Amino acid sequence: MKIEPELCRVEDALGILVGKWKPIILLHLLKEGTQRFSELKRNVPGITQKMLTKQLRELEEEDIVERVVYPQVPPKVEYSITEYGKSLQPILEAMHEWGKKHTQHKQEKLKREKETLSEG
Amino acid sequence: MKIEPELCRVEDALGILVGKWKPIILLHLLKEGTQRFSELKRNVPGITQKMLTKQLRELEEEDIVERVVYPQVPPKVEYSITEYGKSLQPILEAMHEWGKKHTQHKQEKLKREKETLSEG
DNA sequence: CGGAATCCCGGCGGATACTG
DNA sequence: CAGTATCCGCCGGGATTCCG
Repeated sequence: MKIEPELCRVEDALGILVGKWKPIILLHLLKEGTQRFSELKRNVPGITQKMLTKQLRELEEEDIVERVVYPQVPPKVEYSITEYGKSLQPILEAMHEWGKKHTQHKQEKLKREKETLSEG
Repeated sequence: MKIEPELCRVEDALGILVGKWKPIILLHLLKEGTQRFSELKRNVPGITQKMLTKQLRELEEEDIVERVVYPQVPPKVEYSITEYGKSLQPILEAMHEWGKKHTQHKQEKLKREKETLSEG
């Protein structure tokens, strides 16, 4: 372990990803590139306008996403991942891979516990 | 981007790390190996007994840390990272590295904003 | 269309006191 | 020593309404 706990910057990265909808928003922007507000809303099932706005604003504040407003009626606003934001991709992929294994791990654990229960 | 947003497991990994004290606890256990409850409490400045217990219990539930109770008076309880838990280490290191860069990025941004302010 | 404003609730996390 | 138990404030996030 090379990380000195006193100099730990894990939280700084964690803070960027924390937020109920942030990972899925980032994934969509990474996969499909630039998207309009309404497109994102459609692609992220269950999210409200308020939360979509809020999460995007927080990501924008950290320079992870870029927001472009077209001054027209009706309004048009496009969001995209910045070059800087793309540096998060390896972390997202690593977490996704670990998450897949962990989901499997938990299922196997559950199965073992059920068997132990029926034995006892 | 290889992750299909619909099959995203990023949250599963994220959930393990989320918790005000979890990363720092994990870092200490990874760096110093097995530690007693009181040692951890000493090593994690500011944490209360309640929170240390809670965070450790949550990590234990996910098989990330192991808890060993020695039946004696006064009590002795040791915590350590499981082999399975060690698979989180690369992610922690990646987040730490990204976090360091991001801290720097934000400082430079702040500096630019200050300069722009004094110019205008 | 893309928000902002308001109201509301559950749960995280802090402080403190008690216990085997 | 290593925990529980209790009380409480704060804030993330949901539902709804209004606006340019």
